Amino acid sequence: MPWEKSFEESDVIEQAMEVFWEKGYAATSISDITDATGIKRGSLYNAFDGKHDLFVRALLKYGGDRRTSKLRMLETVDDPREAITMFFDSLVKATLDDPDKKGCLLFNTALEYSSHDDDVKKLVSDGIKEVVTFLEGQINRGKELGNIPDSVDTRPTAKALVALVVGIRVLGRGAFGKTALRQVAQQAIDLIS
Amino acid sequence: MPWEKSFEESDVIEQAMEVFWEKGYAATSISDITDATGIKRGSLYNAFDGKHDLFVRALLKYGGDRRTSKLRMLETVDDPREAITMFFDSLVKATLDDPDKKGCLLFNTALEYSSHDDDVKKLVSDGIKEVVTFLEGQINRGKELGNIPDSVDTRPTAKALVALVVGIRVLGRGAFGKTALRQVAQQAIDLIS
DNA sequence: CGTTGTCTGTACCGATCAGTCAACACTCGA
DNA sequence: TCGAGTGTTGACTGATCGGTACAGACAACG
Repeated sequence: MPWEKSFEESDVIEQAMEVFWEKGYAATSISDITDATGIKRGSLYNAFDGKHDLFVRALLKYGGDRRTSKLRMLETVDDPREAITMFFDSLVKATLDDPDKKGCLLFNTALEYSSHDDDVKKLVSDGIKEVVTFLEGQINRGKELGNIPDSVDTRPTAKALVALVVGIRVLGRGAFGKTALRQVAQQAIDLIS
Repeated sequence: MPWEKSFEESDVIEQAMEVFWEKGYAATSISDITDATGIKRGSLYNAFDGKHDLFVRALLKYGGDRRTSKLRMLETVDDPREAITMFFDSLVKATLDDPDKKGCLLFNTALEYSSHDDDVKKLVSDGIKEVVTFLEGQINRGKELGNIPDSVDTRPTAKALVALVVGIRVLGRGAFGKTALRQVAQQAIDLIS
């Protein structure tokens, strides 16, 4: 058996993800990634199919590590209204805590790139659907438990909440400060009150 | 006096704006612009300072032609609640009518580029503030006239509405269809009801 | 008609891009 | 010990990037 790789693919994907996240797909060069990872050009092309392949894998990793696991965790919260509140709180917190103001890789991609590539478009679309489904589930659960009023229309409300999520993530990159973001999050909670 | 320009600067800016709008700043090359306008490279650099200068001018033109004039028009509507409704309706309509799904240049820029350049950052920030101010004004006017309830908290609500605007524009690029966008717009109106 | 000053068109610049390739390093089974 | 097979490396490719230089086209003056 031959020589083994000197790096973990998932580590490289993680670091590549950070670069794509910060700079965007178009503005990220392979050299940026080799600089960030320390992996040489040839090794990178030996392990991956190229820039696009790396980006897709980064998106998948982002989805699994950051989004899906977070939503699964929140689904274990007893009070669904509290779960949604926690969701928005963590969103605002993540936005405020990031000194680079990178926003959310999913939405950054939705704007920069989704109109150009079908693979990526689908990943973005699925990621957003996942959030909508989570919110719909929580709203329905809340209505069953009686701490979200029946007057709340589940599907339109879930979609509006996602739109607010997008707004928070985009405006959090610079246009809105702490107070404004918290106000928006509060308005989101008001939508299910 | 010497030879005059064979093109209108504002025409070139308009066409360059379309290219930037569709492809994003980083992904747009000078060749893309010369192709789209028919202007040769040298003439373009003779008339403008370069790619960045062209982009800033395109952003300014977008702001003036599309945003500011629209908001001024809506401010002449008697019923401020109706003005906000029309604002969201036209937003959804513009999003649905665009076959290229370009979204909004302002928000596209907010995500792709605002973290890299201070001039552009300010333009984006000011553009968003303009919309917030418009919405605050209409909400206050509606409260005075009595067709928006006093229980609506002007500033947080205006900010949430802008967040929904962003959401509609971003999600309208692919993730959300006609029904979903209209539902989100309706939820926006519900926020001031 | 010639001078003057601006605009046009294109060749060209160095830098950088994504991606390739062949020489070399290394491990392991035979 | 050596060949097979994989990983690493850095030089290299052709294309394209943003931007420049300059020769020629043109119009308004004298």
